[in-house]
Amino acid sequence: MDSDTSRVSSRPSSPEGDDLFLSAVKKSAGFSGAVSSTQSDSPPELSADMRGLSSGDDNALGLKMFSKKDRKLLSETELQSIRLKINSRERKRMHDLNIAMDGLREVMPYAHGPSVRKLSKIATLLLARNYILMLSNSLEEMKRLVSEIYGGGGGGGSGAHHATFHPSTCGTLAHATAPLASHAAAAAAAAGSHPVHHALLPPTVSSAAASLQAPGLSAVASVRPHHGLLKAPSVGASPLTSGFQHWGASMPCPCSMCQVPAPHVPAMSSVSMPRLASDSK
DNA sequence: TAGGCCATCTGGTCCT
DNA sequence: AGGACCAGATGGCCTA
Repeated sequence: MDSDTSRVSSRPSSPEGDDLFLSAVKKSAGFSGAVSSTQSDSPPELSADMRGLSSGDDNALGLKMFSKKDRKLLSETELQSIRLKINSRERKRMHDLNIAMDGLREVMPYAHGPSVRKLSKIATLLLARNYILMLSNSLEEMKRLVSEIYGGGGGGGSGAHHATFHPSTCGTLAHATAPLASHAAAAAAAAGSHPVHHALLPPTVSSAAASLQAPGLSAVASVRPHHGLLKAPSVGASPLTSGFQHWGASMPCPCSMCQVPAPHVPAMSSVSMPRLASDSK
């Protein structure tokens, strides 16, 4: 069920066994991996065929939990059913992981829609990380400002300031929590880039108006280079979720809170994600 | 066509 | 013993 919304037609993440099975059968012989079964448990005979297991090839089954002796005692069908059971568990585990990943995508300030390409797993994780960092910085900044305004009176009521400045337009959750990103995105949009790519840059980058040269950008913005996260070239219309409408086009938030450069936070280095960093083709 | 991303299978290791 | 977790391998689909 990790529906790859952008690839809906082609790859149902969740077990749609029939299609896979058919393709597997086509090439049947000599294969080892990806075939599958899919359905929570495919018929043993299918599994064996698809994997090209020759009869008696119990090594292929690799059931470490059984000694060779035990394996001899088990019938082939038993071994297969065990293998299927293990496979099924693993599949379920991965599906659960994908569900969790989808849940993470849902709470990300990122476009969700049929026309928007789904974030890859790695991109989701990187963006989530940066989003958390950004929110943390925003919170710290809000605390700081509140203490300034009220003479160090403490950290409560951080939302008051903002509400005062933005009675209407700034009421969105996103703005209240992610001002820095909003500006980064606005800047990026103004520059003709895809705002989405910059919305969750590490705070350091965000404060730098999402300069394409900014360090750390390579780690995130290049996750999905310019081909973008949109299937269709409808980039003009912001693919952002409602939470980020505020940045919209032309109204940079004037409040000081939104303009305070974010504290320096170590960005995802390209070292940690070399592949992504070099992915900016 | 190459590269990216993904699902699945598989075997190994660790934990309960 | 059995399950969870992990990583490698493999092949399919999609996009540039």
